[in-house]
Amino acid sequence: MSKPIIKNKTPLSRAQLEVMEVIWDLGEAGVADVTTALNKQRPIARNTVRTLMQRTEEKGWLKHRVEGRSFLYSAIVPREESLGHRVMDMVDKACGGNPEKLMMALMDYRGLTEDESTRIRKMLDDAKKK
Amino acid sequence: MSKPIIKNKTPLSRAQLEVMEVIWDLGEAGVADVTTALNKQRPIARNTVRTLMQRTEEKGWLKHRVEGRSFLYSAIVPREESLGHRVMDMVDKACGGNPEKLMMALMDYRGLTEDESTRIRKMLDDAKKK
DNA sequence: TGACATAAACTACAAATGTAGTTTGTGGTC
DNA sequence: GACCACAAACTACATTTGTAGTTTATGTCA
Repeated sequence: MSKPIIKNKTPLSRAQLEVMEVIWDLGEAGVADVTTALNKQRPIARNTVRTLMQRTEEKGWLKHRVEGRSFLYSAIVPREESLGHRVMDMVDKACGGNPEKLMMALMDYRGLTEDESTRIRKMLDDAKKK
Repeated sequence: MSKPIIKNKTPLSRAQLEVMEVIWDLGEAGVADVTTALNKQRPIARNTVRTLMQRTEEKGWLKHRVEGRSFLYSAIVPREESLGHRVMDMVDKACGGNPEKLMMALMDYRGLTEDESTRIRKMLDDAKKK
């Protein structure tokens, strides 16, 4: 338990979150890297990505340092924290505070393999034990 | 398993999703009902809600029927389906396809009570059994 | 029957978002 | 030294979103 409980960062738009996902994957990345990564999913111009990253930085989710003549961006907010908040939010808003409903949605819509199911059970056991 | 696999509905904005949550809670509701419900969370004008509901309907998430001189809105997309898609999406985009990470985020950030944990484990067991 | 209340319809508008072109600086290349 | 490529900076703009006022129609109550 006990999490870095907070952050009232302005929420990200969809495109901005896409950018964050790439940065979280790459660790530290320049505009070109992010553009390349995003282009594997959909066509998007370098300048567009530039703007997105700038705005995401203004919202306090990214920071950058200067490396030679380019910027290298990295995440300020860790992925786990963002994920944690979003999951909590879904439990609150869409599951009436009941986490079983979230699990149910996961099992129903995506399904779990034997392995995944086993590992999750183990996680629950371990947590309980402790 | 086997879900109504579908729907390429245009995605909802935050405010529009708020509206959907209320409708999902209430079942069928008029503008006034939704306004009242939303006002328990934040101040928002009736006309604003009206507009939101109209746009949400245009996107294909709501339908309405005329009852006397008012509209009664109801959801076209079931809550579970929307939830399912959103959960899958998070697993894909933010968890690299690994559902354990989602569970981990849930346990870490929100935490589970003994009971919740027990019930979830049971759900997993039952699913495996079948 | 006239004043009200109420609901939908129409209109408005600033801010945010998605998208990208143009300009400028600057370090290599011929 | 002229030119090119690339990165950042600046600018642009249509669309969507959040928010709500104004107008119109209509049932209701005194």
